[in-house]
Amino acid sequence: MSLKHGILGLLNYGPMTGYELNKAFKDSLSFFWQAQTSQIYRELNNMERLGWLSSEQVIQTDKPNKRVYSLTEEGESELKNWLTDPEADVKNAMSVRSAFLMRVFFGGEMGNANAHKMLRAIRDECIAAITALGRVDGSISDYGEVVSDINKTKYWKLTALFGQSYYQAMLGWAEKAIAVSEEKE
Amino acid sequence: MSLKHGILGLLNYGPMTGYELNKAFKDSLSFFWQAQTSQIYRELNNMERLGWLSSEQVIQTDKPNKRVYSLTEEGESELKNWLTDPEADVKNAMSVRSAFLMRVFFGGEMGNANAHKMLRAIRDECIAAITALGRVDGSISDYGEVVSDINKTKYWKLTALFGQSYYQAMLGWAEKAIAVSEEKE
DNA sequence: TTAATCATGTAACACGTTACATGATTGC
DNA sequence: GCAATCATGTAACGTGTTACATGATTAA
Repeated sequence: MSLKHGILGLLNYGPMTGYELNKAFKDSLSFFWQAQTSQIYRELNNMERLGWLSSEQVIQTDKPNKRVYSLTEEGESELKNWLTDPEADVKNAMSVRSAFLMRVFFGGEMGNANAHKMLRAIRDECIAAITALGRVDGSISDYGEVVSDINKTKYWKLTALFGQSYYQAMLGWAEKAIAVSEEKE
Repeated sequence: MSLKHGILGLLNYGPMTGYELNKAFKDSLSFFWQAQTSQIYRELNNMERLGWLSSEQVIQTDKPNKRVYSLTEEGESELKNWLTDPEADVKNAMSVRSAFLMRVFFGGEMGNANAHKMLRAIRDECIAAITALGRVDGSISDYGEVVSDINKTKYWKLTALFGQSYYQAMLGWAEKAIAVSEEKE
């Protein structure tokens, strides 16, 4: 259910079109939740049907027409409920789903040279990801000036910090894994 | 595509029924890939249609009948190809999708007391997960005696080690996040 | 001036989740 | 002997992914 609530959260900052939401999603939430353009449009329809959103068509002559969405009161209270739900299943929300660990698991079937190659690719990606995330903090601060709410950027930065810890841990693991995969068989 | 390949990987150890595969999945792969019973049965059908598997019905009188699946040659080579594919998109396979970070991101909207409560729940789950994973190594060794292939258990253990690093990093992050959420506003 | 890409979406299909079904078997 | 659960699945629906459509605008 996170896609719906991600959209609610973004629209809570102000009305937007599907196109703008898509960009906002990519700029902010996509580090920990990837959504396709098509998914966003579909969810907007569903959510309007649920009464969480209202929309209005804007005719444009220079560009294709567009449809601007805003939260209804139901939408706002749905967002608040989701955020503060004491029954929220934290454990389940934390679970890992990782395609690359599936390959690691069967590493014994691919020959050590291949396993080794894969692990080095993982290590390299970790390094790239850490570098990329190093720049996020600054760009959140920039955005924060617009939003001008320190309480928001505080939590935004925590998600970026999570990313750094995550890839740092993965990097450490990858180095160890490379060493293990090199042990005489 | 990891579900199909997880099934291929398990069937590579020997023929099994859907039911047995389901258990094997839960015992080994479910830490990093959760699959529902119904998904496994559906995929078995699909994979048989693809020619990756063959199956044979076994009539039982004491229990419901069952259908035993085995890899075909196409299935085996599909598995090998997937494992050794040099084009495999490591970066994409590493990406995070985390419902709880979505909630953290919008933490500013839920009031600090709620945010704080959520972060403590996360910390507690990390501790529980680390404790649980502490036991995995031993159970892999047990299983390893059956499989009696040190090269396999080596990679199995690496995935468990990943889990430990992951939850350890998340624990560290959660402690920091709790501190941040307590800062005077 | 034509190829790329931006801006705005839609459609079809693959995959994941939840709920249900039915006959043993085991524990109290 | 009755309730729980094991053993074997099926059906319906919700979410994610891939591919396509169409008219500006920009870069070579």
